[in-house]
Amino acid sequence: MPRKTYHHGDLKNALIQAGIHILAKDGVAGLSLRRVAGKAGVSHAAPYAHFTDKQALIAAISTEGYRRIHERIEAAVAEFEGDPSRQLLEAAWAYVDFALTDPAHFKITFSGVIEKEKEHPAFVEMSQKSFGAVIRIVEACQAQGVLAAGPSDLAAVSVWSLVHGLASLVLEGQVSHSLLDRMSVREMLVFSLNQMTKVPIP
Amino acid sequence: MPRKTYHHGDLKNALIQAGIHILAKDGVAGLSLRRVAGKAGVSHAAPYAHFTDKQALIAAISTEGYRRIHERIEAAVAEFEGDPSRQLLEAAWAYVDFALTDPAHFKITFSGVIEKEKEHPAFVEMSQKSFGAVIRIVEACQAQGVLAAGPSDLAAVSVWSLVHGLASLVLEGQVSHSLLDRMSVREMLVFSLNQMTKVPIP
DNA sequence: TGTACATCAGTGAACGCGCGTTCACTGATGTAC
DNA sequence: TGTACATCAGTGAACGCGCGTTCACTGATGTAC
Repeated sequence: MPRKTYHHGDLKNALIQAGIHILAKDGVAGLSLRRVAGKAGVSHAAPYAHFTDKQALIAAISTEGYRRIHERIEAAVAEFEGDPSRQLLEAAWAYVDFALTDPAHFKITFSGVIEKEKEHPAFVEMSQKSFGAVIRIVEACQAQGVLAAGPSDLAAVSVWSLVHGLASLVLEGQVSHSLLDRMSVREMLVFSLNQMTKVPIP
Repeated sequence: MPRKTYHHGDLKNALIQAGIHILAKDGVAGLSLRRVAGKAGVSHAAPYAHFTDKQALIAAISTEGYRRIHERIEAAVAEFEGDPSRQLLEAAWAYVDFALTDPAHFKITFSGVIEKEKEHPAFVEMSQKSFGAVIRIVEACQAQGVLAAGPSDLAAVSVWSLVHGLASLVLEGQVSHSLLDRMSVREMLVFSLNQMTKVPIP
């Protein structure tokens, strides 16, 4: 990817996108600063003008992952305003679908950032936003009796665990073929959510 | 770790254990064949007498991880024979506790084996055994009305997702401090399982 | 029991590789006057 | 509008490192007779 101008113009974002593409193609093991720079059409030292080190780039890629997840969840909430159980289902599906579509990006989002709190506040902020969205969905479900009453942040962790676990197990190849042959991941998600809800959801 | 004899005697297992220790100390990134060999008190080429390549050692470490999980689950089942909901809780806790005690070993168990089916049948066998144990617990719970009726392998995936997800989120630092300050992970697990069960469990 | 010999499980040197990071540099851009 | 200059965002050579893997080798062990 050669450039025309000496200056790139938007290298920081280009590096993040390049990193995401490399993750999609070769997984976490394939992600090196040098390859990312090459993919962005820039010399291997150029990234240091925008990221202090490799960890900082990984943190940016993780933050972007969380941003996309958050975006998808909010889209689901907006689309099914007034229908909490549908919001729950579609937000959950958005999450699982992201994981299955871009497995390495999903994985690095949840395991790539080591020193969360101090070092990478943008990542923490994005993760809190997402969790906040889950809490609001859960509260709406509780208000309608779709989910049992109880502390909403705790219930949100339960729901999130269920959804995150299903996504993880499927993408790690842990769900048996006999099950995958019988039904889609979305159907498994619907079944699983129904194990938790007091009222059947579609 | 020097030896007295020229031959090690049980190097294959020693390498697996050494790998597990390195994982515990320095995580997945710290796991190299050379360090594992060094830790086992052997030259860096010695592992090749027992493993065809690094992947094979990782597969063995993963298989051992699954073996430990299975062992713990079966122990919980045996200890609370005749009390399905307690079996469910304690097996789930055994799982989460293993994840929190040995995070890197847990992680590599679920993401380290790439070519599962063909290449590493021992791993697949161990994972199927564990899933079988979960299915039996779920069936016992269904028989007593603790869990809703339904295909037991599907319900097992739901339960497993919930437990696996909770373990993953906690060890990746995704559960908020405000929640972790208020209660233990075991209490979160109990709460979460109770979201799924028809009858409260302890 | 003793000996010859095949097999096995280690050793240590060597290979090539890609990596993260640093550094002196240079081309491009923006700003003050 | 033109020019001097500071700042910025890249370049490319160089560094040292640890890695996975191969290979000719050797010390130890087991077995047949």
